[in-house]
Amino acid sequence: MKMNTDINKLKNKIILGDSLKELKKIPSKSVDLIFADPPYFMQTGAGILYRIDGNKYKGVNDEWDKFGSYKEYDNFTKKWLTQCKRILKDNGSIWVMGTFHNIYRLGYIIQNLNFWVINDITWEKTNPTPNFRGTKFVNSNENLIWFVKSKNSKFTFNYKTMKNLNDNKQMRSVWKFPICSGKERLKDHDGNKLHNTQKPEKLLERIILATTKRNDIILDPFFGTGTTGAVAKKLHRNFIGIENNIEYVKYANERIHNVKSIQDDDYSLIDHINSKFDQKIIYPKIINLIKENKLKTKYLYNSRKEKALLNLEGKIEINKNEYSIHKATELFENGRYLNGWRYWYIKIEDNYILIDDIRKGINQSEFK
Amino acid sequence: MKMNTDINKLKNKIILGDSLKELKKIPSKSVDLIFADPPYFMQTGAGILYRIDGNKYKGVNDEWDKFGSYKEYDNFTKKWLTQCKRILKDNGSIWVMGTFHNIYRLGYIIQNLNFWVINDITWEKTNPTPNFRGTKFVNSNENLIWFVKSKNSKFTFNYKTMKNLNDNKQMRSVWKFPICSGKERLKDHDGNKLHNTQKPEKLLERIILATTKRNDIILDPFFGTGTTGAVAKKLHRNFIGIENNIEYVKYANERIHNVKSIQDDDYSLIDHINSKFDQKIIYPKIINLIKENKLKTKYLYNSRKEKALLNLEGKIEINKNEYSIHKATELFENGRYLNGWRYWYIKIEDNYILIDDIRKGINQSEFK
DNA sequence: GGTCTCTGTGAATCAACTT
DNA sequence: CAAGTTGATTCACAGAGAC
Repeated sequence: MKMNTDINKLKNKIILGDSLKELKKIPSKSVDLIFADPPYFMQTGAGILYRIDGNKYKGVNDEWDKFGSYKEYDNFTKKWLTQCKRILKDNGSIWVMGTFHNIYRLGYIIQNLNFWVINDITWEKTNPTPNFRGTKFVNSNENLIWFVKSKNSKFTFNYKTMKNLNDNKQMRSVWKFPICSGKERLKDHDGNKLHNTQKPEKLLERIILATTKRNDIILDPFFGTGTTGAVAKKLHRNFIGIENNIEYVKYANERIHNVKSIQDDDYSLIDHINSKFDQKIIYPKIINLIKENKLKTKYLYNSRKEKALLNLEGKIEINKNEYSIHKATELFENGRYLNGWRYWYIKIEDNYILIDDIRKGINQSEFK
Repeated sequence: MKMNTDINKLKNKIILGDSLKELKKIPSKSVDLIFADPPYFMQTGAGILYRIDGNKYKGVNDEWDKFGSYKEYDNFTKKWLTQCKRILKDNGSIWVMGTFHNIYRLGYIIQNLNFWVINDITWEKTNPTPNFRGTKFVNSNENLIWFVKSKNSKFTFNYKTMKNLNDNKQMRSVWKFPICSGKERLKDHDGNKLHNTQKPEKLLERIILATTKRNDIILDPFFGTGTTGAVAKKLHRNFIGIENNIEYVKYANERIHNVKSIQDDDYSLIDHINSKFDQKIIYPKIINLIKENKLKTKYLYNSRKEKALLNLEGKIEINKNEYSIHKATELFENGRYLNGWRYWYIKIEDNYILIDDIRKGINQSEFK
């Protein structure tokens, strides 16, 4: 088996072939994100693995045991996840998705392979298929697992981007939106749906925006009709897809070809917000205002109007020692560590103004 | 070890002792439902997590949640689940719950023990603990698995009860409601929370209403402060609890002692609705009386004489949204779901008449 | 008594960098 | 590598207290 030594040659290509076989050819520590929507195990009684869309998955035909073909599915899962661990960069992330049929197999094996789980996400479908016979609760969710290579991984999480996309509140682990339908849903030449389980682009958008940076490489070993590739291109990321079904590959290539990457302006609004206002810039700015004698004070005050000497390095001086504005709270509050931004005030003409408010004012007036 | 041969002697008692040891004493095929909220094996870091105001966050750091390894946790899980399989009646149901820390272990083992999964449920918390440091998505869900002894089990599912509780639409697999807090949350003598992970009664209510019949026996091997017992008593079911912590047992006994079972009238409305009479017939009849101008009102009133607009579909309109008479009580009673029939009044010439009484009148005069 | 403000808190695998 | 330093970070409720 020939190893591709240059990951760049695979960028933005769909590899036609068996997932496991092709994974083995990809260089180690070469991709930033892996998204995997693997075939799931349907107990057909015949011991055959099926994709969730009912197509046969070829390449596994082994023993049976007391666990039935769960064991077969587990072995398959271990193999491709082991390859993924090799291929992923040390600080990269992996996402897998599934339903109760397979998600426990996935999660169990992920944990046994010493991956480190960051979040479990519930995708709540707004328009699930009803339960026609009224025998159980409507299956209205699918589950995702976001995990990394080790506990010490420094993975990407675009916290502010997510917060911004959620009405300026922290994004949560339950995501609610519709299944893929309408124009987004690919049709074959007869007008029938091309793929039974095409994922909504919105799902991939959120995953990619949350856990990758611009120009990152995203691998999808079960590429299907190429939702991952389409969204990656749209958001200025690179993709690598592996797919065994030649018809899917054909449609996926055409689909991705037609995708337009978003404009830089739009892009900055959803993505760059993380780095736009670097708080570290703000504090020296306050100090400069003091230096330039625009804020006529040398002291910070707490709510009891106790004062502390502020030096031109932005430090609080107490008994000839320097402290950060945060650390200094410990000395004024009997060892209680508080956020200095919300503790200290500056006195301006008999008015006491929280330095956090000043910071925000600067942020608005001078950095936009 | 002595086996209790008569399950009736255990009914509505809390057994003080080790879960696994006590499970072994319970007769085979003797209970209708098992609800298990086992330790989650959280593996929190050694550090202290501070809130932004400098206070420490007090999470779960209990001895009962500590295990040496996944292997140890898995062995523990296999043992108690194996006992549960023996104890459960052939057509009984089991519910377990957890988070990503343990739910994959549970699901994997459940499937390996040849249980049959019916649904995976996501409990979406409306008010989860935020992520204090902005490091990942807010963990706002817990996961439940509902499963039975075999594929051929004829388990109880009160389909219409569930539908009725969900505005006459099929109940789905994502359940949204708050964590346990306020008066419901048990406090110790110092006013601190008694148990770090007390579950909301609403959660148990839904499980018990969905998957048991009146007078069924419900076993909870990790009884804690007795939420399962309290709700069982309230809904005219029997419970058996096992709990190792003597303080929890003391509080749980007192708690359950104070629970009043709901009145038969209310009970019939939430539970027997499956068969007693079809609400669809009765309710339109009231609407017709309004349409025909025999009931001269467009409003329903609660006992505080707050009014709600009733439209001709029989729905209550609030801010352009439609609600069932039951669902609307949540908005008037701070999230408390009540039986709308016994909550809303119609005003007739300065007299307020409960709509349930009107319904019964119709029922007697026109439908008998 | 009603309304507003302030405070407390919940199953958490919760940082990054320098010395 | 361990210890110390700097600095970034929260939402929905309930309940108490103020006005």
